[in-house]
Amino acid sequence: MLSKKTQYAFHALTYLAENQEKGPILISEISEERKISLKFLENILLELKKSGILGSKKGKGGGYYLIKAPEEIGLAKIIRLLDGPIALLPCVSLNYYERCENCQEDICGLNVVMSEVRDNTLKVLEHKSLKDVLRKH
Amino acid sequence: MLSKKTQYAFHALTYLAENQEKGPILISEISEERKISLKFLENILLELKKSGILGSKKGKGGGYYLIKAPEEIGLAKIIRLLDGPIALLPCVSLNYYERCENCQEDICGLNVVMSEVRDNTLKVLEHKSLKDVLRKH
DNA sequence: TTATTAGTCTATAAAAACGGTAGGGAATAT
DNA sequence: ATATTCCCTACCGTTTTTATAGACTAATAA
Repeated sequence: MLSKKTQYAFHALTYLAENQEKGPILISEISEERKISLKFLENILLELKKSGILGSKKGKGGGYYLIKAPEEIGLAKIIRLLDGPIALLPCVSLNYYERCENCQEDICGLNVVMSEVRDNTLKVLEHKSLKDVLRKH
Repeated sequence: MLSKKTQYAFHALTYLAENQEKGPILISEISEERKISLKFLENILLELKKSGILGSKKGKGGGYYLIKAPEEIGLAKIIRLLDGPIALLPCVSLNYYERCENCQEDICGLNVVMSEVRDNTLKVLEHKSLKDVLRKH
């Protein structure tokens, strides 16, 4: 399951996308609108900024804003950023690969199946963007 | 990612499947062969027994054994048993559904995408069995 | 019937992850 | 200068994960 952190990130990002025309948005506004603890949200937005998904502006009239268009922000990237690997096993992770102890990959059948699961998952997550996840009005 | 518990369960189950003809297998044998802490493995096997996947026999000549044929033991069931939900969000889980707080499902775009991810994952996990995961010799 | 073998059960505990909080610092607009 | 707003570091409490310990019960063989 996705952590609260990632779920909150999606909430915040969709809010920013839906209000892009308003310019920089206050953390506190997102916090209130989407019912997320202010200080926790601060950390999340900062993390998203550091990895180049968001921009920010300090002082009056400041806030956070999307740097790229919603359709250019892939869901897989956001999940990996906040939650780590998408794969179900370290030995089939594309971005966080680790060798399994006590298990030879060349004869391990789990490896094959879990690679297939990973591919099926990524087929969705890598081709869907923030735009696909906005509120339907 | 799958927990160690679930990973160990797969190790143990495949070992049992690969040595089915030997009759009941000792916990200690599985523990040694697959390098799993004995006492931890005990708990896992007991859990698998309680949910009807394994049988056991006490005393000399005892041990654990598969109750059903490997091809009848689905991977999704094992994962759900030890790890809980397969879905990425509670609100799209088939077996562990929970309503999302602060989020109306009918207008939530995440809901739609994550349902799709779930379906793609289950397409693999529900149609593959223990047999598909045995060591390739 | 007794010793041995093996699974069963309950409790405990260390370590890591999760979810959140506190409080000052730094930049910016006015 | 000062109010505003994000930036940064550290910390904290709870839950989950990953085990470990030890006593107990059941089956079997001799």
